Amino acid sequence: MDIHIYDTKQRRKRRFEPITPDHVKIYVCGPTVYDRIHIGNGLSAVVFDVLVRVLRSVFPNVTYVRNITDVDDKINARALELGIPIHDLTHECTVALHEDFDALGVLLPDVEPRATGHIEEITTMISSLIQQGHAYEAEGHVLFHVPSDPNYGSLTNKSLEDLIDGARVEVAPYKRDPKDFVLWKPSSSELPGWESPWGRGRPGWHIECSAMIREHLGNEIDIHGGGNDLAFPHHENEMAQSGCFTNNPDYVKYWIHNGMLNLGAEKMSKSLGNIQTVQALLREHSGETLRYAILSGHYRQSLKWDDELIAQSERSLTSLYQALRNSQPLVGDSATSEAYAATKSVELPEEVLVPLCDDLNTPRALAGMHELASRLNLSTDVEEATALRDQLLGAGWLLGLLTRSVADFFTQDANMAEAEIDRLIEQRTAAKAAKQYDRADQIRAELLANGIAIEDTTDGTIWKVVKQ
RNA sequence: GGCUGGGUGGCAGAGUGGCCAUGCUGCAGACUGCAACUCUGUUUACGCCGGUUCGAUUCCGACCCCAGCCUCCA
Repeated sequence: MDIHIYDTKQRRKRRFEPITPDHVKIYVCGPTVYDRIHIGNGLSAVVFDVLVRVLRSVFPNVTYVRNITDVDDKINARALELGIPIHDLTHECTVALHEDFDALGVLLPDVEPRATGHIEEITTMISSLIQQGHAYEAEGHVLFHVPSDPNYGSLTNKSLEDLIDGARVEVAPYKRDPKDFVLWKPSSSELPGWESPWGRGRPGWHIECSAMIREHLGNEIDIHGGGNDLAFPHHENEMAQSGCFTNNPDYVKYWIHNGMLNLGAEKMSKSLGNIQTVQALLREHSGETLRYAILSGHYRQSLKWDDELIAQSERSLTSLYQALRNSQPLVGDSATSEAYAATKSVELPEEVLVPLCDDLNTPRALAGMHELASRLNLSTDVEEATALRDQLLGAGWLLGLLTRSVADFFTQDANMAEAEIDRLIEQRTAAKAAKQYDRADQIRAELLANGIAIEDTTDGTIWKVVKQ
């Protein structure tokens, strides 16, 4: 199966051919840990999680590295504000990050490197860039000299003239060129710092990724991902550093950027303050519903995030589970998509895999899942229904959905004890048999008042929890 | 101003030179004691103006709007 992905640098969809077919290498920029992540951060994690799942289903060996930025001036400021040690803050936020990602069904990467664990690699690269004439020391800082890189701007299609000098960049007096950016900066004694040839200091933002990519994946990688707000300046600068270091500006074969999540017409961002944390959303909705909502739009498009989207996603997801549930009398209890992954009982369904391989078209993939669900609902043949059920679970595995058992999905968190529910259902069944419909309806209403909805099937009456 | 990406039916959101996206919602029908679930059907959809074409939502050109990046940001 060919995979095509949109490459930011070449601004076109390209067929994905790994540098070495037996080992795909992908690096994604994770968040800076100084607060709870918001759902926009979650979107990025989910998107690349699906990409990695798809890659793994096509290629035998994929190494996925997703970093954590744990040295940053915003972290320092936040720790000061809270009056706690910097390390405590980054540690707490990292634990919280893992909780939130896990709730969204995001699998752990193979390696999750931290900036603070790679200071030596960082200083090594900086020294080399100085030696090669791409960087210089000035007043305790080390700066990358942008005009020294003939390829600068080629990722985001900017000419040096376009970057209006001094317009919005900090013009420090020690900069040779206003576009020059920091590789290393001095730390006062109360700030985190490491000894270096240029004195005690800390790395600039961009160099950590260059160093961690090299350390964990080597000088060349297949895919580098992140939010499209990172394309400039972060990835452009990183490309300048790594490209100049190895003298290979194409050290990343494919650049992939996800679109932003919008609240109303505006991007959700910490600086605008219009954020919804994953933690807060999880109080009202399942992580799986949030994940469905994220996947309901194409990853490169901006996604309008609102209550209606979540509500629609919840209903759509329920209809998929409903198909599994409806098939149970015929094919037995359904496993979860994770159980499918363990057995791989059937081939992954084309109506889902094909759109995913076409630049991660998750809306079409979801349409494919609904198509399978619809056919499953119509099927009366055990063999066919079993295959459809397994295909649906396989699709769920690819998208990170259908992770709960049918029983968990429909009957968890009931307000009534199951024995009590069963007792009432028995009474209703008896009432129905005696044609005492007023009594039957009365019992049904009583259950519904407690958030329990009833469905009569040819195999008897079943129930599910509904939101009240 | 420069560089990206958009404007699709009640809502969300794919996609294509002529044929059903899909989901949710509404309406009608089947099933049901009635419901629920499921199934079936269903509402002049493609920003505006030109052009190419037998035919354009899809290609080309102009225009109008929207968002993102150019400063930290997924």
